[in-house]
Amino acid sequence: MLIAEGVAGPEKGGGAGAAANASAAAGAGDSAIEHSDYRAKLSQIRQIYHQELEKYEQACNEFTTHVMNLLREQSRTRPITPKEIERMVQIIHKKFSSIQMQLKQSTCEAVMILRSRFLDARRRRRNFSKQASEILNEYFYSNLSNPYPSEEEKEALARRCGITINQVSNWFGNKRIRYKKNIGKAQEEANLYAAKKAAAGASPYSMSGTPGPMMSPPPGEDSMGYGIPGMNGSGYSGVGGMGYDLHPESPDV
DNA sequence: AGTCATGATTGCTT
DNA sequence: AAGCAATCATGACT
Repeated sequence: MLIAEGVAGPEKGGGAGAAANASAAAGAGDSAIEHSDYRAKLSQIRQIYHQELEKYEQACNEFTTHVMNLLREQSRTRPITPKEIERMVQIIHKKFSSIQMQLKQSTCEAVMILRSRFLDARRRRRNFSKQASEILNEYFYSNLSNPYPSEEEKEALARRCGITINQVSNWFGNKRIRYKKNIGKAQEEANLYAAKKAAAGASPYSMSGTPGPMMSPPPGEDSMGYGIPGMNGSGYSGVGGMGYDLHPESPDV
């Protein structure tokens, strides 16, 4: 277990390898920040583990020599066989190795806790920053008739929000279903963002440094009859049928 | 403590 | 493979 996590076993550059791993994961694009954080904590555990291990080893050696000295002193008054000395040393080593086992065990526990904290994403759930939600909502309500960002758009949104593409997908999945479930309540929010969009100008969600969207331009709130193949193809009957449409005037505001 | 909001996961459908 | 629906688990607010 410890070896598998890189805690025990060869030192392998004292965390440099772990850092390289973390950056490699960052390049892969999934969970860069969490992963590097996890790695950092892990290497911290490893550091402590090795420190303690060394300390125990040192103490063991010191104690052994101390006992040897005592035995030597005693050998003046009574005969002491080498066998006896060896046995003594063995006993000491046994004791210390059992202490080291305990250290290993507690380190193992620490790693387990770390894993459960970091690897179980539900546990580490954090709300997105206000800015990130703003960006996502802006996109969502600006594209209410087709709130399905392409891979490229997802990536762009992820970058802007400082989250992963997966998180963007999750967010849109949740948003779509929750919007649909409670259109009445979401209407307020929709109007709010519609107003915000109108105030901000043409495209508040388009970013500065990236190539323009290769999708069709954002349609009007309730524009129908768009021949978007992706939409017609899916189970969703688009705006008219299922209601991602935003009616201009809400019934109760 | 209770409740709601919300991000993530799971299982199923298309 | 992507998305939906249900559900879990946590955070924030009361």
